[in-house]
Amino acid sequence: MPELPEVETICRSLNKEISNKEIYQIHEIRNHTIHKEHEIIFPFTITSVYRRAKFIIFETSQDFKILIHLRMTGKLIYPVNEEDVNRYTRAYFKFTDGKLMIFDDVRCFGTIEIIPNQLVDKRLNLYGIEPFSQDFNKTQLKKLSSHKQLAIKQFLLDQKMIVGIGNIYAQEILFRAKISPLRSVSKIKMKEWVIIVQETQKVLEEAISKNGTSISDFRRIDNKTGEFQNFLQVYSKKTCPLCQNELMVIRQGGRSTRYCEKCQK
DNA sequence: AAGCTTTCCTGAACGC
DNA sequence: TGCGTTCAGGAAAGCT
Repeated sequence: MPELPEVETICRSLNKEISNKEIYQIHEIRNHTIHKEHEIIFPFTITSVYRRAKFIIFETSQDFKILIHLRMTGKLIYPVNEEDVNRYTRAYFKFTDGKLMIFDDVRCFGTIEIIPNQLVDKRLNLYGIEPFSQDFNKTQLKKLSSHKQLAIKQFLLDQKMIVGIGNIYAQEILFRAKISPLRSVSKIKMKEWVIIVQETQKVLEEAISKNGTSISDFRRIDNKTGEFQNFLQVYSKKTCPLCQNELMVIRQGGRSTRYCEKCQK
């Protein structure tokens, strides 16, 4: 499931590969994949590719941007041939140089949004703090969480608060910070927020350097897996890497959480 | 209004 | 063996 490091990995590769390339066709294979809020005049050029929250954003030579969200099983693969179009391909992009990029998505949760430039900020303002921004600090986090009645794990997953963290990294961050996922977020101390900030940035940075985590579906644009799954400490593990105790498995907000009762307080 | 639950979807894994 | 059930989960909508 693509979270910040996986989306960042894709954006960096795509920015290198398709910046300044011209698209002459976008084809939607499955209805409801593309949400079009602006007309496109073909061809147009992709001027850059960047990330905000878990969105892959194509900046274009025209007055719109393309926002792609992979949700859980979405993939963008480039370059491919016509025969790579498969039963899970929901849309594809054709470049004037003959190259093809496919958007595959087994579970059909992913979306492609064509949004006029003037509405992009409004669309993205729904989302919270970027973990690598100045605003991601103990003071802001304390302020956002002080009157909230929910567990720290669920706070970390809330994209309106902090962006980019999903179920894998939320568990890894709390394990590294030695904080129980069940702790009420309003009771996290300043000292602990400092650790959460540090561990969040560290784990996301490490994961980006390993090209993301491929647990099941995530693939880089060349269809290769990332490597950070080899460095996970609690996600989908049975025992604690520190004390060898059996990890607890609980459900929070419909999501599974693993943690060590002994090491995380 | 905040914080729950449900919904979308389909393949894999599980249980009888 | 095979069929039915459960699970996985990001984010938005619906509900209390």
